Amino acid sequence: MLKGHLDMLILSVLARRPRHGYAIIEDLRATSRDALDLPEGTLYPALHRLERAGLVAGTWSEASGRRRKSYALTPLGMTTLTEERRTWTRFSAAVGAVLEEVPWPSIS
Amino acid sequence: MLKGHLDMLILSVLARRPRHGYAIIEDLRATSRDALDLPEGTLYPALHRLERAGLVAGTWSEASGRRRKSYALTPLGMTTLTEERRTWTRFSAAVGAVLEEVPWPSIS
DNA sequence: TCCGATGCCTAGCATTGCGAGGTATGAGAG
DNA sequence: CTCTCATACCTCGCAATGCTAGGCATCGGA
Repeated sequence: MLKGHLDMLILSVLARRPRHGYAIIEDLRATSRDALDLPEGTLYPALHRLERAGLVAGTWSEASGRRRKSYALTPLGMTTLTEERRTWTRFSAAVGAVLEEVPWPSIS
Repeated sequence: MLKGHLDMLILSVLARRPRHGYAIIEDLRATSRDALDLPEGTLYPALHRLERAGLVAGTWSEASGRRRKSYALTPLGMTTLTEERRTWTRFSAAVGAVLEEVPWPSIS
């Protein structure tokens, strides 16, 4: 489970450059070295959500007989990403602080 | 939202020493320096879930007129915690890797 | 010709966190 | 004495979320 951090990850990928859905999956898999592998049933609804919310803008195109919908970050998407990044940093630091208190054998 | 990492956090607190519900909230708030502040409506159902799953064991006690239910980690809870910790480490590293690729102004 | 990769989609489920409400006791303020 | 706050537990029901499982279509290579 990606548990609510999904949006941030998608926005992060799109912040680098616009991409279509399928490519987002591959990009995420690559930059995370296979740790993050989104099912399509997860990604596409999420993209639609983000589009409805105005965080990304999708445009259809046709490349070699295949229809693609490319998504780009909107200004609102950018500010949202920045904010979510801040939240993530705080959150992961807090979790880290809690975990550090845990005694052996949890250090692994 | 704690998004699925809730169990790990609760188990982490209990790994240090058994605690009753209310104390878990305070403990978490303290070790995270106020970053993590669980609502009771979040914690108690979670504890019941964990108890049903056999990850923690609850025992009632009476201290100065107040009934308390103290929870302790079971062996299964300990192994689960270790596993979830590993998952968290991998996950947060992966997210970190993705975020690092994001261009300005997300470096903040 | 047929399969796998590309590329998109939806319906419906199960889980989860949380807000809102409820109960009861003890301590301290006024 | 009363009232409020902190302690300490609980449940109901909502809203969101991620995912499984299905579906459709095209292209390239075996």
